[in-house]
Amino acid sequence: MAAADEARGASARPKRADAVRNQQTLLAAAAEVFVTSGVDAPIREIAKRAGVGMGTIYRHFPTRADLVVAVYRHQVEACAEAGPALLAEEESPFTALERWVDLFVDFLVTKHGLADALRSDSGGFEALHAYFLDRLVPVCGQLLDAAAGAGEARPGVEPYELMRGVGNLCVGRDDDPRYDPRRLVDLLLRGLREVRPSS
Amino acid sequence: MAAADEARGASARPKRADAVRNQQTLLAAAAEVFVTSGVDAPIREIAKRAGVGMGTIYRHFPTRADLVVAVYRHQVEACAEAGPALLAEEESPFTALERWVDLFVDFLVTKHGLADALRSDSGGFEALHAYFLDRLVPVCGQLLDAAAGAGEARPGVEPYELMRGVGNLCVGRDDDPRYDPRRLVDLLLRGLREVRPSS
DNA sequence: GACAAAACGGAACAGCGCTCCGTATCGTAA
DNA sequence: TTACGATACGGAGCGCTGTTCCGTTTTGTC
Repeated sequence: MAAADEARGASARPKRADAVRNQQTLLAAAAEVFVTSGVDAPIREIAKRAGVGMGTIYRHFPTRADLVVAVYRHQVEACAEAGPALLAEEESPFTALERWVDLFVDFLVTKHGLADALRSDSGGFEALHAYFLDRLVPVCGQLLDAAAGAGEARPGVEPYELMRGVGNLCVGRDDDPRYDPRRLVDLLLRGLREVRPSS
Repeated sequence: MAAADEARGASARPKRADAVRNQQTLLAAAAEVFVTSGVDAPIREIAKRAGVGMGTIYRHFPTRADLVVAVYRHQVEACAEAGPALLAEEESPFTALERWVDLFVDFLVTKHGLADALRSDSGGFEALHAYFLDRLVPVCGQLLDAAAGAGEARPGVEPYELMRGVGNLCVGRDDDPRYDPRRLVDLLLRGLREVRPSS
């Protein structure tokens, strides 16, 4: 898949060169702005940084979620693909699950405000929630099923709630030394772990 | 402590009757609006409901947090006071901790958007975060210490991070049938529990 | 009843998301 | 090369926020 196709969406018919260029410029500008101002940075700020008008942003990315998804698509895909890989290479399914959750947490905590946006119920972020979940919940489910099947995880825990729980633990200021999301996620996973019957 | 004193703050010198009346009216109006529109409802909406101008709100409650704290002060106090009581009446410290966390979760999930506001890093909610923490972290610490001391909880978990973890698990839409904060909090507490040595 | 202090109300300003349409640019066919 | 329709662009404008500020009203007191 060529970069231009990917940025534009493969099924759309070829568009003008300036449009493709602007889309690329916007993605780059948005990525930069997200780092400093978070994913809920003012649209005008992104437009200014990219040197385009606001109309251009809304034409290419009708909702904020579209822009955020486009910026982070690669990393979400990488996370999704890491699931089966970990399951294959780790010695136990639960270890694979732990390492995959680690990956997910790393992703969230390094993106200022992304976890907050994920759980947001306004601001055009609903589609973001949906995309992350559509892509990652099945992967999480696979790992969870494997762990439960091996008797390493408590049965009855849904992938969706685990994902949201982990995501929720990552919200909030990331520069507070008193709160490390990873420690809480560890606790959560410890609670998920099923002690294997000694038989 | 008389109601008027309490609403005004006991250390302030006596103020005009209309000011006291408006403060009461505002508290009642805010409580009503919070139920329907959440704690981040527009100031104008609260002012309108109370039949006062916006200036009046800002004069009595300079920040949004001041208003929210005033509305929920009683319930926070009740929650704080329930800690030692539970520790005294429950058979084990960990059970007391569990029941206290339940109380806290109940409080959060029944207040639309309160958990979200608590972890917010903008919108004048910082003081809200501070108040909740100042009041509840010591209580949580007491329960946690008791449980750890009895060998029922893993040592090394800070009250602050537990409170924030539980609070974080409660953020987000409360009408999503796929996600029940209580289930995740259960998992978290299960991870916190230390299996008592069989000796 | 008069007067100063206290409190009130809402106009006004700034920042935001989002829309809409006149204008500029691009691709193509003559 | 030029001309022209399709496509994309830019930003003014609208509505909704939070917050401030000051002319006006109400209150308590003498």
